[in-house]
This record gives sequence, C-alpha cells and structure tokens, in this order.
Amino acid sequence: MPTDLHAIEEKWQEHWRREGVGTFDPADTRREVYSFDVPPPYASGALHCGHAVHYTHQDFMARYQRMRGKNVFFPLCFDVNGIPIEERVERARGITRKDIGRQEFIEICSRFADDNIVNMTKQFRRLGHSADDTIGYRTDSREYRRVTQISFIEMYKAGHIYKGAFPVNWCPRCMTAMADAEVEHKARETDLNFLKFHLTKEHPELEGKENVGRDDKGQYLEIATTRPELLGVCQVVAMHPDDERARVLEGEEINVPVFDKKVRIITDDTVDKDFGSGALMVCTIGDKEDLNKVFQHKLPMEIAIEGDGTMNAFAGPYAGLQITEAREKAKEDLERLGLRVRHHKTEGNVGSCWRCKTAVEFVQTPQWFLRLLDQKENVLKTAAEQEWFPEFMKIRLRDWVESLEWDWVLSRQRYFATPIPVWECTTPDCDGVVVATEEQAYVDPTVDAPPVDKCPECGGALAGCEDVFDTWMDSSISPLYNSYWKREDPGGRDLHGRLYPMTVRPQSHDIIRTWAFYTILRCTMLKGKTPWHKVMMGGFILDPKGHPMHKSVGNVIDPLDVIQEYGAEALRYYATTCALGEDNAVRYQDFVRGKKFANKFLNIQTFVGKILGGKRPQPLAELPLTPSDQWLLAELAATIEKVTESLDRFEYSPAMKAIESFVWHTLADNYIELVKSRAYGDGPDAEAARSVLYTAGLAATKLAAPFLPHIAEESFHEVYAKHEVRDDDEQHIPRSVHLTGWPRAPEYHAEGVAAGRFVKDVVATVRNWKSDNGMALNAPLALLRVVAHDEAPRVEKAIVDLKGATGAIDVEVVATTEGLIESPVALKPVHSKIGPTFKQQAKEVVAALAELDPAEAGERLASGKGLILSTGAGELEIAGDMVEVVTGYSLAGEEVEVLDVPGGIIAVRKE
RNA sequence: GGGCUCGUGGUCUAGCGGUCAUGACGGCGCCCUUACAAGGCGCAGGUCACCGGUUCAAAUCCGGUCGAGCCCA
Repeated sequence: MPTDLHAIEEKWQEHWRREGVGTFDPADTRREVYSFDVPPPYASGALHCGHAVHYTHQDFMARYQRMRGKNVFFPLCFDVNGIPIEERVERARGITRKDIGRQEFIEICSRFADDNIVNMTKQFRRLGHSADDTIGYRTDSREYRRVTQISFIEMYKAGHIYKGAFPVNWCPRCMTAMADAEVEHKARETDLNFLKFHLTKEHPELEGKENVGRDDKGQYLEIATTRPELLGVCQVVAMHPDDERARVLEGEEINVPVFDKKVRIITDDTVDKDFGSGALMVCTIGDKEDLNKVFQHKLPMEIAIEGDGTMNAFAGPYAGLQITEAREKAKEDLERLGLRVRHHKTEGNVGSCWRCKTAVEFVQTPQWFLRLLDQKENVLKTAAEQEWFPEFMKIRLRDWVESLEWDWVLSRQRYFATPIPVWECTTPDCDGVVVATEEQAYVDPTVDAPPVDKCPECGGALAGCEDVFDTWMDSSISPLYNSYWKREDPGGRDLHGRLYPMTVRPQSHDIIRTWAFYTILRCTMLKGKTPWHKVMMGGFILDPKGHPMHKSVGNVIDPLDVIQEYGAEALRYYATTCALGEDNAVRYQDFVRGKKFANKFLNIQTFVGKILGGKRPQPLAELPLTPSDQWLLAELAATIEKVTESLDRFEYSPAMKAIESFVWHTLADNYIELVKSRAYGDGPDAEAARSVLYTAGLAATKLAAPFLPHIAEESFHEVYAKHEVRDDDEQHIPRSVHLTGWPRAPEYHAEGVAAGRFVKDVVATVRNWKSDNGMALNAPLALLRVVAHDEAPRVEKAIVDLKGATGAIDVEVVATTEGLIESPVALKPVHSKIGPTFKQQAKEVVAALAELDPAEAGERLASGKGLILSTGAGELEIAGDMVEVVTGYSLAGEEVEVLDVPGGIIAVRKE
C-alpha cells in the first residue's frame, strides 16, 4: 500500500482550518487558559528553518495542552514595523523614504507586508501548525499601535519618560538613533595609525623610551588611532598610571597634529598599556569607551559627525566630507606632513547597526528616553518568579541587565512604525510638550490635531512629533496586547484578568536582551506583575555542518523543500530532536527517520483496523487478559507517564523517543507478533487481544498527536473515531483527535506482567534463532519447552501466544530443567596443545580422538582423568587441556537446542 | 577578554554517579513472515576530546588543557 504523505497532510490541514481546530474561545470561563505570547515572525516573506522548528515546538505544546483540556490561546501574529520593510521597499523602488510623502511611503510598506503575511500564513499551515488566526495581530495595525501609544502615555504620566539631548548610537545609513541592544559588535580590520603628538615641554629623561621620538619640531609622543578624522575633537590623551612615561607627562599639555590644538595628558587605569603606543586619544566621540571617559573626566561634548554621516565644522578642514572620506584625507595630510610615523592593520570591534551593518556613530540630538536604570532590580525580581526552560538561559538576562549603563532611547527618525503621540512647542527655547490622551489613540501627530491648541507653557504653536518608536516598544507589550489590556473584551468576562499573566513566552536566545528584557521591563512597570509564568527558550538551527545559515554563504535550507521531499511530519520529527536552549544542526537522517516512522505508524494502524474489522472490542475489564496483554498494557502505562512528564518539562525529544520505542518496538515488533494469530480468531482470548490493540493503538495515536498530528488524525479517523464520542456531545463522533482527551493509563491486573515480558523474550529469542539458522520466521517448530521457574504457572496462560508466535506444534511450560539432559556430544582437539606435544604424531592423535565416545570421554574428563587413545603405535594418554568437550542437550532422548532467555531457558527442536 | 552550552562507533545522537554505554543514519549478511522490503532478523564498528582529582564505583561530579558554537564586552 503506497502511502502518499503529502495528500494526507494537506487533507487534514484543510480539515483543521475548516473545523476551527485550535480556535480559542474567549467566552469559555470553564476551561483553564493556556496562552502563548508567540514571537511574531517578521513579515519578510518566507519562513526559515529556525522558524519552522521554533513554531513547531510551540505547536507541540499547544496541541498537547488542548488535549489536556485547556482553552489554548495560540495566536498567529506578524511583526511588520520597522526598518527592514522600509529598506526593502526603498530598494525595490529605487527611492528613499524622503523622496515621496510620509503617508504614501507608509501605505506602500503596509501593502508590501500584506502580501508577505498571506504567503507566510500558508507556510505555517503547510507545516501543520495550529496557530489561531482569529486572535492574531500585526504590529502595524491601528489597534496594536493604539495599545503601544497608550502604554507610552501611561509611562509618561508615571514619570518614566523624558526627552533629552544625550549622545546616542546613530546609524548614518538608516539615519536614526538606536538603543544599545541594537548595536552589534563585529570584528573589522582597520588601519591603526601611529601619529606624532609633539610635547609642549622637553623631557630628556624620556629620550629613548618606547614610542617617544624627536624630529625638527621637537620631542613627540606617538599615539595610535583608528579614527584620525576625529583629531579635531580630541579632548585629552590618556595613559595608564603605571606607565613610566605617564609619571613624567601627567598633567602636561600635548599638541594635537594638524589642528594645532593643545590637550591635557591624564591617567586612567582602563587604558591598555600594551595596545598601540600605550597612549590613547579620547575623541568626542569615537566609541563607547570615549563616551565613558567624557563623562568620567567631564570633557567637552563636541560632536564632529552629523546625523547624515558627514563631518561638521568641528572637523576643520574635513567639514562636509563623509566619515570615510575624511579619514582617508586625514591620513594623506598626516603622511604628507610627516606626522604619521607608521601604520598597520588591526582587528577591532566596531559597533554596527544590527539591521544594515553600517558602523554606528554617536550623535547628540534630542531624543525620547525611557528611564530604566532604576528598574534593574525590579526586572530581575520579576524574572526570578518565572520558570525558564532551560533555566541556565536566565544567566544571560541577568548579565545583560547588570551591564546596562544607559537609559533606553525610544525615538527613531523613521516612518514605518508607531508614531510617538506627542506635540511639541515650536517656540525656541520652550520645551513645552503635549501628550495625546488615551482616548485619542491611535493618533498620528503628523496628521492629527493635538488635544489642546497651544503650548500650555508659553502659548506658542504646537507641532506634531515626527519621530516614531523603536519597534521594541511595540514588541515589548505583546503580553498586554494579547491579554486584551486596554482593548474591548470580546467575551465581556474579564478576559484580561484571565489571560494575564500569560502562560508561556516562547522565543530564541538571541533576543533575550531585547524582546525578553524589554517585555519584562515594561510589563513590570505597567502591571507590576510578570508577563508570563514560563519561558521556553529555543536555540539556533544551523546547517548540517553546524554553521549558521546565511544567504551569502549559500547554505540556507528552505523548510518547504524539506517538506516537499520528506513531508511535514518528517520536519516535525526532526524538531522533536532539537533540545531547547541548544543550537541544533539540520540532520537529514532525522528527516529520513521521521518519514519512515510516519509510514510505519500508518501501517500499524492499518493492521489494527484490519484486525478490528470495523467493530469496537469489549472493554478490557470484561476480558481474560493473558500475560502478554498485561505486559503490553504495563508498557503502555509507562509510556504515557514518560511522555506526559517530558512534555510538562518541554522535553520533546525524550517524549518522542518513548512514543517511537513503544509503537515501533514494543507494540509492532513484539506485541503484534505475539498475538497476531490469536487476534484473528474467535472467543474471549481473541477479543482480549483486539481490545488491547484498540486501547494501545488509540493511546499511541493520542500520544503522537501533538508531534505528528497528520498521521495521528488519519489513524484516528480510519480506525477509532466512529467508536468514540465527543466530550461535549455524546451523539457525535469527535471532529478531531486533537479535540479528544489526553490518554490515561489503562486499568488491568498486573500479576502477569513479568510473565508477559518473559514470553516476549522467549518469542524474540526463537525468532533470532530461526533467523540465525536460516529458517523462515513462520517455519514450524516441532517442540518448544520453556523453563520458566517461578513464573511457570503464569507463563502457562500464554501458551496460545507462544504457539502462535513461534510456530511450535508442541509447547511445554515447566518450572525446572528436569528432563533436560546436558551431555558431551563431541570432542574438539586443541591443536595448540596437541601439536607441540606430539609433533609428527599429532595427526594420528586427532584421528584417534574422533574415535572415542564423547559421553564416556566426557565422564572421564569430568572426574579429572586423562583420555586413553589407541593409535597404530599403541595406547597413549592425553591430558584434559588438550581437548575441549562440546556439550549438547537432549530431552526424552531426542536432541534439542537450548537457548538462554532473561529469567529462564528454552529448548527447541526443529522436527 | 568575560559568560553560557557542547565534545560519546564512519556520521548524528541518548544517558549526566552503579549490570555487557542508548538509538538512529549509513555499511555488510540473511529473510517476500496472512500491516509494512519505505519492512523484519542479525553482524561489524566506541581509549565516552585530553590530563589530573573526588569516590568502593566516573561518560556522568570537581579542577585544568585543547577544540566547537552562541551571547556579551
């Protein structure tokens, strides 16, 4: 029977959509809620393997919790805001956002996202995901942005927000401010230039010291820098206090080349004595370290770079040039003036924009900030109340929180994001601000009127704020949005109270410092309560060699291609093998195994269906169960327990292994083989086997349902559905296995379990023996004698299975080895002993040995005597170590083969 | 430079104090067995990265070395 997995998968995907399997019921107050604060994938157009695995993990849990009777809130959401879509639109149209009107640009971005969302929704469905599109959001919707704005208004009123002019990270390409969390540090090779800074006073004692020199302009100190274009804003030169040169120079002035400007020499123990020349020029502002020194030493904040990445008047002769042009020009000038002593390449960490990888600069412009440095403890306190899976990932959050030194800059100078709902006074030097009212939100201050006409401070005219929010402002209220905070309650039954805190936040570890941190921060500030009880932290999915997948490397694997070749179930099977918190390489062998297992599973269910013949067997309790039946039920109970425990700990891999081992090995390879012939028959024994098959087959279907939902659904409808009734309506069969209850351990008498396991081992041993002896597995056996010791009375009850499964015509179950006689059947010469002793005579000795009666010889050897051989040269005696006695068994005078089984032995005879 | 995670047969992987170290993929041999050859049975293949320590007992715990990945500076 060829199985078309694709057809099965697509059939049930359509069924689930039509039947609304997975739909959250906001009006249901009876069932407990299990909610997911899902990570909205960015609407870029395609899901990648990381998405495929992470959302599949969520789907496992969602389907499991539904079967546990929970009202599952598992929304289908999309993130839309921000630079990536703006960038794609700009590239696709060959424009910048400034070329067309603000509102038109926003409109184009939004339509671009629409198409991607349609496409990605289809992809989720093809993966077999049960996310609920009746409760999803997209972050550019008016409703979502309304909630973001309200959250801002509340925090503003509570005094957590301020506007100020501080240096902020700035991407000259995206032309916007950004938070520390958005800055990546990448190793980059740059030129390290050693420049002459002439000293204002001569120091003969420094003569000959490292990096100190002299030319026609006098004595100089070499200073290494990668940013010569910033010489104009060099504020100070710093050296380590232990530097012997610093002891002489500290407090003196030194000449900045080209600019003919004098700066002080200071000491600072954070300076690396061994880097460059050991002396550091502090510029405003080359990097974060400069910025720290500016604050620490109260240096002037002269910023030489404009927001568009050009140099300004502070840069003197380089004003008007782009940063990199200015750098080249500065190097040329220094070289020409003989001020650049030498230069070499160095690898340094350059802060870069996480979106476009452009080197980040510091720019000082008025921006909106959220005060968070006073919230560090609160954030960690909230996190302490959460259960993280795995727990160790919390360390990353703690490290990040403890390292924070800056407030969060909220404003971005972009278009396609949530507008900051404020109007500002246009009168110079008046800092009057009018914040929108909650009722006004959603509001776009660049279009809509402020709640009051004039500045409340000075009566001046108001202008709408043109800045938008950092997109993490939107993302970090997802638990509030999801739980209908400040939104109309569709059920009118305190939905917010029932949904907040949410049950679980699934996410990956690369956005702990952003999404997890900001969400905990903001929800703690706004609600004073944790946003969720649990965090499920996914790892990275890497290419088969263990490297990250990148378009530029060409190692990207498209999950849809995997589905095309192996099926969605195979991809989902692979997802079960990916442990939380660990990075996992794509493993093709798992796709192969998943596909094989899906097929095997369907075959087993087909067999069970055939055995049942369309009838539901009598309940187990009314039937005489054999030891084999009891053993199988015990195994089933243990499997249910193991799978349930594992799922409750978000451990998918052990759960799947338990299911696979039970279904494939215990049920198919052992139990079915054991009872196959009985189950085809009539009578209570046969009915018992069928009832066990029904129970185990249905339970296996339910256990597999969260992981392999398509084949579970197929099996359920093919074999079981018509015999089952709905929880809520006994007149009808269940619409889906996913709407039925999680399996409970079956009830049975356990006294035969050990005997059943023994019977299973006996049968497996016989089958192996047949295979070793080149016999067909269904070949008949003349006799099977089972020595079962204490278990004999119970094993006896399984004679029907022993006969059926081994093909033995006669089966005897006995308690002891009585009647089984072990006797020598052959004598094997030990050539390594006989050869050296008898040399030429050896051949004759061996021949004579073959003439002896094994039984008699064995007896002599057992009593410690040697063997007497008669050869052509007369009699001779050989010692016991020259011969090996091969023993055999006989039963009632006929030769039998004896095999070891755990817990006993068996004797078999072919004919 | 710091933090976290991980080094187990050819490849991937389970185990994370206690019988002969789990299983998959691949390889080899045998087998059409009233569900399945996309299957069954079996075989080969491992100094559990390395070095120390704790313990009656270490793949497992501790320390160090080397290597990989991620996060952060």
